[in-house]
Amino acid sequence: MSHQNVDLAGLLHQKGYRMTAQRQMVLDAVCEADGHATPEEIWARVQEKSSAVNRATVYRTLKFLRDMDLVTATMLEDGHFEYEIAGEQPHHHFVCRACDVNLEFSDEAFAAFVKSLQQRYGFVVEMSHITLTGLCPQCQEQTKQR
Amino acid sequence: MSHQNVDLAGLLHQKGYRMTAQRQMVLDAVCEADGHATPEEIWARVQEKSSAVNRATVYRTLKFLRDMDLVTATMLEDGHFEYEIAGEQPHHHFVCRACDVNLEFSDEAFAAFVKSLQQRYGFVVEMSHITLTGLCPQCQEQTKQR
DNA sequence: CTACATGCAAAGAGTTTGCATCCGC
DNA sequence: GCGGATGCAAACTCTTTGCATGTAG
Repeated sequence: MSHQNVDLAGLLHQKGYRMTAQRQMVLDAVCEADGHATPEEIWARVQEKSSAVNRATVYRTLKFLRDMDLVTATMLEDGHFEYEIAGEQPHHHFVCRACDVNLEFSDEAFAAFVKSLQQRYGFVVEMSHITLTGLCPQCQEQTKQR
Repeated sequence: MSHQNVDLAGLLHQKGYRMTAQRQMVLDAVCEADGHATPEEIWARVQEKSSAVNRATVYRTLKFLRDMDLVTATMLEDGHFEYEIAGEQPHHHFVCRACDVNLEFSDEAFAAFVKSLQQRYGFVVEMSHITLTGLCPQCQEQTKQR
């Protein structure tokens, strides 16, 4: 969302990289995913536009865009990556283990947690994005009923 | 540590499973790892005792022991598993991105975080063990010096 | 025209699975 | 002896890499 503003070409040129159609398509695909997307989902989305784009290019480009701070990568509990557009309000995700619903929550609670750790132990947590798992409200209800 | 107390054979029998040398060796290996260990490390440790034990058996046994609540599995940021003995004081881990030092921190701060999320969003986080990354105090110092 | 970027295919790590054999109970 | 557990090898997924070719600047 709202990456239209990003002058990708100019930004890359500044840093000495080149603008290519693939990079634009991958960035667009991450945006359209609206939330998070796995490399595979992004690849599928890119293929709709240009079926010649290679998987490896998508992986390489995602890492590249991450280095450019245009997207962020998250390692899920199941060991898979998810990417999303960077620069939004800091927030985190919660995945329900029962229904797989994906909820967002603001950074406030996590920031407080990080701060308490810093005060108590001295280490600075540098994770801008975390994903927690558990039971969502709906599935908690269903569990009770059984 | 302190798994010697665990009556593995009896526990398995109660649940209708069998006691085998492999299961004992894997459990021992996780204990000896004293902290965390990857499946590969555990496999190597088991092999020292009995070189005939298969990788697949180690993987299967680790999952099995996790289902028995004897060990816990954690997905690291780099996408690899780590196992450790369950039943200790709940705690979490912090890995320094610079020096890879592995620090523990108590569950108190995390529990407070989880509680605040539950109150605010309704979902119940069920992760008994998390791993955070960032900079440890020492590496923070070194970064300043540069 | 000169690097950087891509496509292709192949490798690679980590993990899982099918199936015959083995062995705990 | 029965059925769960193991060994073996092969498959599987996700991701990375080497190299020739293509293309942006």
